[in-house]
Amino acid sequence: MPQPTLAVSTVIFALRADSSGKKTLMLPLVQRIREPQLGYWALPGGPLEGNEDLADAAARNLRSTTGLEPRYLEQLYAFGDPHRSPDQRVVSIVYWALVESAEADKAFETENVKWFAADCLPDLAFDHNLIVEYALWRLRTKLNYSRVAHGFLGESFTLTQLREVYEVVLQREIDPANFRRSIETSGGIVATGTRVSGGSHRPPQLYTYDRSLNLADQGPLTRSPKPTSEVSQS
Amino acid sequence: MPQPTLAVSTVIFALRADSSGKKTLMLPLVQRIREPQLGYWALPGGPLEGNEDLADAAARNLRSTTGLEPRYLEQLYAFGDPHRSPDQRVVSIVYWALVESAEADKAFETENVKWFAADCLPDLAFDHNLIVEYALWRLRTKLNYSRVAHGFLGESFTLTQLREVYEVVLQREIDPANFRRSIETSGGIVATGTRVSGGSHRPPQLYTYDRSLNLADQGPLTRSPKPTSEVSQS
DNA sequence: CGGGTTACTGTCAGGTTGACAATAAGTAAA
DNA sequence: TTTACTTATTGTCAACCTGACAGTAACCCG
Repeated sequence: MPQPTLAVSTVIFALRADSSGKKTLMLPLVQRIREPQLGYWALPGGPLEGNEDLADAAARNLRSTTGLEPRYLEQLYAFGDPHRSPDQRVVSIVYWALVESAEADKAFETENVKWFAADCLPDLAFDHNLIVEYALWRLRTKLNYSRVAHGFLGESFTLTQLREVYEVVLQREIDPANFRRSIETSGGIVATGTRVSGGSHRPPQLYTYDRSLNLADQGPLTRSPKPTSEVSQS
Repeated sequence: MPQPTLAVSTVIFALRADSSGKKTLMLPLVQRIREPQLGYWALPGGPLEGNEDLADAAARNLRSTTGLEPRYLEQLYAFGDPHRSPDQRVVSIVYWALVESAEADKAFETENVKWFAADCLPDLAFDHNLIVEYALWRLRTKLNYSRVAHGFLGESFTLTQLREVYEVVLQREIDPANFRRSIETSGGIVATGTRVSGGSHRPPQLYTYDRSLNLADQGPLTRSPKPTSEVSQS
């Protein structure tokens, strides 16, 4: 019995405007150009290269499919059901990533790479529907006890922008007053002092993350962020 | 560049009496009998066999090292740092398991398999100290929002026994009255109606788990338990 | 039948959360 | 210049949750 093939795939989330212009949680998929499952949409992924760390492999194929840098990257799960791929035994180590909304609009979109609304996917290749479902669950769960939401935003942001992330991802409205209070008391956020002018209303304050804290609590696996971006890894 | 080797290892937790007779969180380790890292203690593990699921591989080497059935089994993490094993690239998919305390005392202990107190380990092979540290963190975290504690217990148990699990794992005392209240309100536990007599004091009630609920919330990955035991898997 | 020990119930203060009212600070229109 | 409108931000209040701890119940043993 040969060793199973090892692959690394990534569920990449971003908030983008969908066809109707509404901000939506979306993810890029690639169309398979060979058997098995030719023609089906699938998560971007590929084999582990050379001497590369698992998280680096995930970041690499994130960059190559979207042209973007991940602002957050975390291992999701290793999928190894013997029958998940028809011919060959494949074990996939899957990561999930968040990319900045503002950047995400600049992402590639080609014949074979398209963005889909996360809660409205077609039938995907292999067990990829299950994988996305799990990634979605993890994202939504983690939003409530960590600071991952910032993975969707740039360096500085207003509390309304931050709240919008929560509202779009969790698909429910959140009271602005209570949201402000809970974010302020849970800490990790710092007012910059500058305000955004231009809107025809009271100008909001800009906030930044407290960089001394990590983006999300991953227990003892947490390392200091990589120089290129705020990527947490194994 | 060859494909990395794929291995499955398991962190196995049980509550057992340590040398001084106190109930302690312990785990079995195996001594390496070949290079690399000959002589070092390591997590039980091995290659993926045949057409076996990842969780089955974990359960299998749990049985073969301890002779026990896991009452809880969950994937922990895939460790793939290129330099975690000196000569060869090895990616380890690590599971963590809980075995029943009463049973755990019957577990094998041989020249090459010994139980160690979880918070007092020697220098282990490879990155296994880090792995155990992470598993410990996960166990302690999960105790607070799920029902994993039952993985240490048999079919029925008293609230004092359940509380003892929390106290030993979290290493702090818990108020019996408040513990009872929080367990009762969070649900998932059912009084059997029978009581334990024999102690020279008021006899406590026996409780069972509500089998209609799953042992721990693993999101959309949760499947119905396997016939052999209450094992949750991918 | 009274003392000791554990099981179990009750109470209370402090903190947290959701609903929502009230005020502040801008732009744009009158 | 003033008023209307819109969003930002602060304040209040009741319901709920939690930890600390007092009090009662039920058994064994002498």
